[in-house]
Amino acid sequence: MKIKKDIESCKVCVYRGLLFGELDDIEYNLVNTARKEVLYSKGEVIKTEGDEIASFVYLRKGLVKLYKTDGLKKDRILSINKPGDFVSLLHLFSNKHYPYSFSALEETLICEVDIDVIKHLINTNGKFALSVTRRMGKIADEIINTRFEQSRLQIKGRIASILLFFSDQVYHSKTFKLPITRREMGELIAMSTENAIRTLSEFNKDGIITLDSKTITINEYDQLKEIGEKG
Amino acid sequence: MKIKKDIESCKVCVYRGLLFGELDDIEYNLVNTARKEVLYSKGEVIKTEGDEIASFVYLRKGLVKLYKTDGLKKDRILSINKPGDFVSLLHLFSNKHYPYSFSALEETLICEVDIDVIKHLINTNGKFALSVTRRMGKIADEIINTRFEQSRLQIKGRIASILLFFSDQVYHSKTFKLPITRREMGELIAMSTENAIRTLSEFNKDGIITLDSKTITINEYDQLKEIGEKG
DNA sequence: CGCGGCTTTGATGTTCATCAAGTAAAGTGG
DNA sequence: CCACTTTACTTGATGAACATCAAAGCCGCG
Repeated sequence: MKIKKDIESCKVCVYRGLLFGELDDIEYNLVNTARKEVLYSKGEVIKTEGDEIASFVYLRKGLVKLYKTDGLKKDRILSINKPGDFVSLLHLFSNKHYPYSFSALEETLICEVDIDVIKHLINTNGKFALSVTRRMGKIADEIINTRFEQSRLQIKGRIASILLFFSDQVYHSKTFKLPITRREMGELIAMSTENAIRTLSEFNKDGIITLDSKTITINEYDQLKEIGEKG
Repeated sequence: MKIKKDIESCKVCVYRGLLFGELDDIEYNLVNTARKEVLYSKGEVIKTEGDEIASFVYLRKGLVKLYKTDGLKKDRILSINKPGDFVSLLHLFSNKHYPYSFSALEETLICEVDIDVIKHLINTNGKFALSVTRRMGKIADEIINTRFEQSRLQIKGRIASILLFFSDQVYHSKTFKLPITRREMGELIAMSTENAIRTLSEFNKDGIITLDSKTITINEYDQLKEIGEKG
């Protein structure tokens, strides 16, 4: 973990429009002075379940997993967040403590803004407040939908939808390096590691994907999509 | 469905503090004039998936189920809402159309407030805006947590946690009349009707509960609680 | 009073977890 | 840099959990 010094203004941030589009110059300044950028290397834990929620956390580069630890070694992954995702927004106003942990799957850069600044802006800028509620709804909708859909699918469908998630939404390529282990794959879909492996092998054998340890190539995109929707 | 005429002011509503605590008299008036109360009888569909979200819907009396229909006859229930729940709040600002249907499980009274009034209040009353974000976070947290917990449990644990939900959070009694069919029970926990029945029968045989068609009595509360947490 | 939906139980097969055992890869301390 | 240890990956075998199919009783309602 390393706090960056030479940070750029939110005004030139590519993700600015997602949430901060309604702020004027003075308000941008407020955010910028209350803001820090922090760099985490692969594997580092960013927040631990139970930590106080003191800031708005926002993912600039990299990839993080949100997870809960279940006593011993049985983690379960709630979701995977990519650049542009507002990691803590959904719980920022309702929870005093993080209901999950999150850690970096790759080298990850986050922005942190003090929670009081966000609350002040909601209190004083109605348009900003509205865009916060809009964004919260979208985040909730996405998590709930994903979980709901997964509960309907069998293992092949679940694995397929994860591969499509990485291909479509994270790497925008049919070939990518899987950023999670096979075990984490199981934790993400609530299935055993062994069966996650078996399913990947099967897709490989059937020619739907090509496996080279961590590198995955999707050969039959349409077929994988159908498995992810109906299987 | 029947629109009530003699409606009382939000100011004397028992649920007022949950969301509208920050409004002044003029603002209350605004809500009251934009508000209607609608009564639905058991079984009536209140909103259908795809309907426009034009109002803030809020449950005063009764019980509703939120569900998605899956082509033929395979519904899946997302959650069950009880008095005091803000049915549409989570999606009010982000979705133009309902991503699910909801219908009355008992005779149900809802309040509907035009969406533009709510947006106007968020825009002009910062404290109200903050309480909306707080409430949205709580709603999301509850849904996500419930789904996440359920995904970890086997059928016995899932059935147990539903029975505890009705006993603790809806009827506040160890004896209650189950408001859903066995089939809906299956739809709620993503299991087959037959296995939902079998599990209830098993609890009955073991003396944990007493079954009399729709009427359920919880005899061994602590044991059921343990099954709901660890099973 | 008969039809359709709800409920129930049993039998059968599928899907998946678990156990076991071994190989490969990656980190760790001397 | 190598021996050592741990973690990740893989495959097969077995059994548990659950879905599905089938058949029949029940109950409310037109």
